[in-house]
Amino acid sequence: MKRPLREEPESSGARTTVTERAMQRIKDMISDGLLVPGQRLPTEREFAADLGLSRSSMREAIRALTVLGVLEARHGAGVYVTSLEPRDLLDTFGVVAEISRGDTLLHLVQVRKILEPAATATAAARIDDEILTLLRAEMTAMEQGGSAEEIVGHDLEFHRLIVEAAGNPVLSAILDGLSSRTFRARVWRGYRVEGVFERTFQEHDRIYRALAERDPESARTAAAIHVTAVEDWLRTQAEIDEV
Amino acid sequence: MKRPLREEPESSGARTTVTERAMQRIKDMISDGLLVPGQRLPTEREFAADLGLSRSSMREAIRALTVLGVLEARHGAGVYVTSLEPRDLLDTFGVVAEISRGDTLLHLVQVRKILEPAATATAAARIDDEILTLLRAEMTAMEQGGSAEEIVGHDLEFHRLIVEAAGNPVLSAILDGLSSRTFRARVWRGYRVEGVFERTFQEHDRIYRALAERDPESARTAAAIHVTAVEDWLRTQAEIDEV
DNA sequence: TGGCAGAATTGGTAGGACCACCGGCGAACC
DNA sequence: GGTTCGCCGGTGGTCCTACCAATTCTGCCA
Repeated sequence: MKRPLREEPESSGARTTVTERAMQRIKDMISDGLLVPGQRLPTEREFAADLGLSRSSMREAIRALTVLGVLEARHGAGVYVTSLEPRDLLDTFGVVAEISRGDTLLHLVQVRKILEPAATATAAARIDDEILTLLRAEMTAMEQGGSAEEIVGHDLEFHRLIVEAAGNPVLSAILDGLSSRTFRARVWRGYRVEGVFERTFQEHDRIYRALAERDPESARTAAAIHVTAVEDWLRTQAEIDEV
Repeated sequence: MKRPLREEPESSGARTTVTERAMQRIKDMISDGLLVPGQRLPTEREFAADLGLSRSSMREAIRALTVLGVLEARHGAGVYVTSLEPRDLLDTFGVVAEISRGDTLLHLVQVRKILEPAATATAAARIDDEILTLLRAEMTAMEQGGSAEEIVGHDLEFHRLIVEAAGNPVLSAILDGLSSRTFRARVWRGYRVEGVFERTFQEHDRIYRALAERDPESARTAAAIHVTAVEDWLRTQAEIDEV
């Protein structure tokens, strides 16, 4: 029973590491408004002393919150709170797609199959001519070809612009993460399957026309057809290589 | 180990820290199948020596991948690769909701408004009697009341069960993250608005009946109505307190 | 007045020391 | 003979110190 330095029973979750507690304290400071976007934190040495832990542990906490997109460390300048906007916080989403495989990849596309038609429909009601011009340019660039990487880049940008037009940053961030892996796969494998490229372009054209006509339901359908095609493509790829 | 330092100009992104490079190496090992779920990594000291960096930096990399749900460190036992399934990788999603506020909270619910009806519709086509029984139990428990925390817990579980029945782990993980914040807010604020509790129960009942009848479209509609109600509730809360 | 070199500041890396916890082996006990 | 318990090596967790590298500030000099 001789507990040397028993933690206070106040927070029952005493069974945790100091680094985790530090992360929680920092997150709480943000939730409570003590730390606001763009604000600079105390230096690592100072902050560690304030919270009563070593610089090493504090660094681990800061590193963890950095990869989560909450903090940003600038060498020689200090540690800052990010904008805390979805695009900062959700880029870890891409990590999931990066190391997923097998059925999980199909599940990722299936979620995209839900989100992308809805996003495209919303975009149809809000899109302006400027974005439409950009979309047209991406389509042209993609049609004219180039390296596989360039083509996929234009493909990616085409969809990104549309989703962005829907006006929901959370939605944009999620779909970015969901799509990245699929597109990366295309870079590596190319559009090997017969006629995939032509079909993709036709589908893009159909989406574009629906958007230009500000027709949400047509846009939804066109997007659904497109993502379903991507899903089918992914299935064939899964059969080709056992990974 | 021919090159102790001096990054190759090949990878233009040489402007990076050793910790980040270590994270990338580990992720690559997983992508390449050198590390599989459940496998144990070398000890921190050993692994650091292998990759040519200090234990401090290696620990930061491991800590970062731990919060991302990729690795799991067991004190005294070693570091292991997680199952790498969506529920492990996407619980960082909750962090986003945890520190978001203002418009971002609305954007979160709006994404949920897209996903949840789709998930509920899918569930209607796949759900079995066992799950329906569980849902019934949650509804009863919620109706009988208790602390705010308990009620919200049953509310949360009700939705979780439905989404799980849709059979897409990625979808489940995303919706878990999206919902957690809203429900936590409910715990704190209670169901203060007049009649919210009764209306919630009626909506749940409607969802339940649609599922029991295996009617996807009714289920979709019922879920949409429900989430929209949540969205409205959130708007009123946003007006009450300026946070 | 303006620009530039050096100093001070601050994050990044390294390495060592010690503590807390896990797991297995073997002695001790029933 | 079987079970229990304690010891001990291994491993992650924490702290510390020193030094490197990027940034920012300061103040001198032209």
